[in-house]
Amino acid sequence: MDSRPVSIKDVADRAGVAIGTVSNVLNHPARVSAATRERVQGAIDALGFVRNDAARQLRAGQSRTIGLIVLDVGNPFFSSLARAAEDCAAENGSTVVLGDSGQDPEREARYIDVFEQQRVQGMLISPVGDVGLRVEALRKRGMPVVLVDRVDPQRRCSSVSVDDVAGGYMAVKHLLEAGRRRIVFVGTRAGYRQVADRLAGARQAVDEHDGAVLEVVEADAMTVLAGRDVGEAIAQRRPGDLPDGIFCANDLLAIGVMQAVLLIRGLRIPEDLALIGYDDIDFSASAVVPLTSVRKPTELMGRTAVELLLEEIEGPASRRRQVIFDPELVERGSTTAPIRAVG
Amino acid sequence: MDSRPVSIKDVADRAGVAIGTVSNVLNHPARVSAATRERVQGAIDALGFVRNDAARQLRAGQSRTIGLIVLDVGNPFFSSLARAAEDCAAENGSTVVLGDSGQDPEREARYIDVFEQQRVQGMLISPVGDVGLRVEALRKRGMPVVLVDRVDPQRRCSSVSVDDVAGGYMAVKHLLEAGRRRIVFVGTRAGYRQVADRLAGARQAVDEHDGAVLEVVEADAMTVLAGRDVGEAIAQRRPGDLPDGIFCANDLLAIGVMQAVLLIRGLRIPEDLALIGYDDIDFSASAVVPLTSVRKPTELMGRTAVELLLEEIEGPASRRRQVIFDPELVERGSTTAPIRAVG
DNA sequence: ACGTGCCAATGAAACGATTCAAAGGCGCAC
DNA sequence: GTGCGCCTTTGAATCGTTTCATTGGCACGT
Repeated sequence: MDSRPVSIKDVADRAGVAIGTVSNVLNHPARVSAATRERVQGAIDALGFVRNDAARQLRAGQSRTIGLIVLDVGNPFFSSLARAAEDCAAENGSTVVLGDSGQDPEREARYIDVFEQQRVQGMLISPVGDVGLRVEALRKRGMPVVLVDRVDPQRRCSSVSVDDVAGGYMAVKHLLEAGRRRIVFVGTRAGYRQVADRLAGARQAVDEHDGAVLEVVEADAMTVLAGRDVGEAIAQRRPGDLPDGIFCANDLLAIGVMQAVLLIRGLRIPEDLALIGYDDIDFSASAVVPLTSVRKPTELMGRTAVELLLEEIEGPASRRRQVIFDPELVERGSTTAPIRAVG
Repeated sequence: MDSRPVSIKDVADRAGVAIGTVSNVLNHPARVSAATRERVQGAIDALGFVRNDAARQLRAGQSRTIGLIVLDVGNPFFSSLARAAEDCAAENGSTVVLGDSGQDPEREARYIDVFEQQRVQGMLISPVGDVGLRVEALRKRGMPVVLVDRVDPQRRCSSVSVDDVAGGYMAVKHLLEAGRRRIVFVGTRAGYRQVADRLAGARQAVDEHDGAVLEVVEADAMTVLAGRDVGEAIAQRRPGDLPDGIFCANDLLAIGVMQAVLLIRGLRIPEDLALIGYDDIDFSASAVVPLTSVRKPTELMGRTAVELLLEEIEGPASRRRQVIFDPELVERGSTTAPIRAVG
């Protein structure tokens, strides 16, 4: 029945031409006369020929795929970045294949190996933990690599990332411009660099503003539940001790705070208390009071990562570049009085 | 400098052995004496040799990768399914590479082409729209395919999916068992098969129960906002017309309903009104009142899909199987009175 | 009629691995 | 000392494609 896959030779035989001619139809149609081209195409269709990419690549020495390894495909940041990267790659005749490391160094290593063995054109990696030896070894063997959402402190490879200090700054600046003065930052003790950066930016904004004060509150985790605990504690303060603006290190915390503040004290948001989150997760727009947030320019990052990679593929001599984007503020009802209060 | 990639021949030369010996070290270490093996391994490490998968595959005629094409990597269902599939594949010595069709038939087609050209062992596909000609063509050429989250009505290939009728049934059954009788189903007019199935299950449960009534309410979309509109309308009814249990076709609708119901009328959930959603999205557990929901057995589906595929790869003669899973009920505070009311 | 160009098509070499039949080396038994 | 068998290693064939130097054929100008 279904003996073995159809090869270019089978096509050549059926069309009554040489192997090379079939190859030309596939790769340089202009070199082949219209009649022959049609005949060959007919044979291809009739036989259901599919080019063997392994052989093509072996001969050509180059593939047309880019490997993308992310920390968590479930994270909207990465999935949307992947989408953008795919689009950009497609425009350049390449295809992105995705590997999910799930924050597991072993899985990351496995994908790196697989992709390297497949001789992908290059890789986009959001590395687990430190930019490891693995990446350095890759680069040494001439594999183009661009880091995503992380910079290489040693500038060995290009990268795209986001300036979280700027993000923290713009969040708090926004609160200050809305007339808030008693600002609370909700973060975690755990030493996430990103949280620390956001706090640094927040502090900077407060320092620049006479009469503004910043208080730092630590949550147990970066979750809605932890945010709710923080919110309860804050909502139970005496009126004089209440802040008038809260900046949370991520949206989950902010949503938790919102739930507690609205339900326990019946405070009004944003009138009594302005609230701002970070990351702009899908749900933020649908919170009871739509949440103002700070968003990474995901699509831009995905496209830029692919562009940097292609740049390096085409001109390996090109200088490594660290592209750092500013995030953008997404204003919603939790900091801006709505036209009509929802609900 | 970095002339061209290191080949097996370079390794052989450096180690002073034949090419075949290096290949044996890689693939059949037992056939090689310990001394030689070490010497070859040393050369591999020194040169940074990475096997060229294209050549290997060309000769072997088979790869060790499985292609997975999903509708949306951002959707937690798919990302978690992908994770499980990867794990299962890894246990069997294969690797999953992911393609995101983003519901776009063109992108789907492109990934199918790329994967077929790469001669993946097989594909797992959650197809866009109908199970197209594409899949049939694939199968005709001997490519193993397993459908994910959709059955093939013509039984041409195996599939894993979920029984949404059963899901709807168990959701409403749960409400009935909690003593609710005036049930509202919130869905959409748009003819999603899945929504229709859930409603069918709901109806079945109500029909089996004397004295229970089911009312169907149509939302404009499957979003939080649309749910909020529905919730407002329901909350403003006269007390006698209020339902005591609401089953929403997905969690977003349910969360919208919850927001409206809690805020406008100050109804208590679940005391006055029990509420149940569908899909068990991440956020449901963190809603103001944690939302009872119906969950697909994602991990199980991912693993099963890979197993079906491997089965077919090993024994192409094996019968196609349509595996249909029952979803599971996740009970939370929105239908079960909590020990301590939150907030 | 003959040379000149040009376009189309050919066929063999090459890519880098795996595989397998055959050769080589060594020890052991007779 | 010779033969046998086993284990290790070798080297050539092979996979399916691309590439490129070469050939074949045809029209045109002289």
